Amino acid sequence: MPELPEVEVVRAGLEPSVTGARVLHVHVVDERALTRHRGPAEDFVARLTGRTVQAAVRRGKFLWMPLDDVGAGPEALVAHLGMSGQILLGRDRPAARHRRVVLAVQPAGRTADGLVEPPVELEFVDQRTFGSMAVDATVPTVDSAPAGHAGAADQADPDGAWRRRIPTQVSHIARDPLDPAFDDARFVALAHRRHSGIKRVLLDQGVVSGIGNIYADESLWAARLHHDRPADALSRRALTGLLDEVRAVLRRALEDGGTSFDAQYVNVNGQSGYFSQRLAVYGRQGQPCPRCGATIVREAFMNRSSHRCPVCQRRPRSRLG
DNA sequence: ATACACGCCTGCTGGC
DNA sequence: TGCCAGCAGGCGTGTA
Repeated sequence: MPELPEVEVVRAGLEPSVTGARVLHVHVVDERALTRHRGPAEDFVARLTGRTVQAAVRRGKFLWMPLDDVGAGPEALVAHLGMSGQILLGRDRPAARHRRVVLAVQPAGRTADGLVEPPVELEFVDQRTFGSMAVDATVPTVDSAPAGHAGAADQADPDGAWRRRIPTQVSHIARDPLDPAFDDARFVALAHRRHSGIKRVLLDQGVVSGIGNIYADESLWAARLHHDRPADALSRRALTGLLDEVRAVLRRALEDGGTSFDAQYVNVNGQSGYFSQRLAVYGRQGQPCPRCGATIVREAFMNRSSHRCPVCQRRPRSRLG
């Protein structure tokens, strides 16, 4: 479930079950799911088993769970869903077809009767294995702000030691546009340094994170910008206006539980979101633009595709190579 | 520094 | 019916 809204749905679903939970057992079904982990599968299992998860944090499309410090330095369990990853929670559920890693965790909470909750299985499922997990060291954030979105912990535990630390392999990822510490001026400055199409800039996770092909196309349509408009020629006002549209699109998608075209993109309970019904251009080639009625087109772009309204989003005069 | 191609995988769809 | 090309929501690396 790739883009920000879908990853946030997963993060929010994990939060209640994993916060304070202890990892009882780790089973690596397919080692290809550990390509982000620096070390063999046994090392991953050894580092994770017995640890306590402190929170579920997200920046852009990266998800991580800070672990209690057992003396080897602060670490976190990092997960990236890639193109087809899912994280499912459950008890005694039949094994999913493409399960790659399974964690048995002991939740910290009690049932309504005050009883200890039974262990929960956390399954990392990934058809195409572009996603992966890792146990990674964390480092302080460069701007000293909280590293990412942590849900209820943002209020409940704002000063936790884990709060301002980020996994090493996520440290090059820019903040996402829904992050209170996102720096609009920095975004404008970086965009003005790029003589490339604005869509490339939106997709560059080092400039702004969380946006993938769907939400890039939707945001550009909302802002009436063609994807090849050179970023360095866009006014500051156009760029901040685009950021506003990006935020609006991401927030609406979050309200709808994310975008699902099929069973690949689901929350921790295996359920789909509904934002696909509200898409204006993505996947709607041949259908009318919701704003002007012109026919939506699909074009090749960066080994994938772009969708746009040919009237609302006119091609710039000089195309970029 | 930036821009681009490519590899990493599985599964589905559409055309022949 | 079978086969094959093309396509799918992402990231990291290597090369110019």
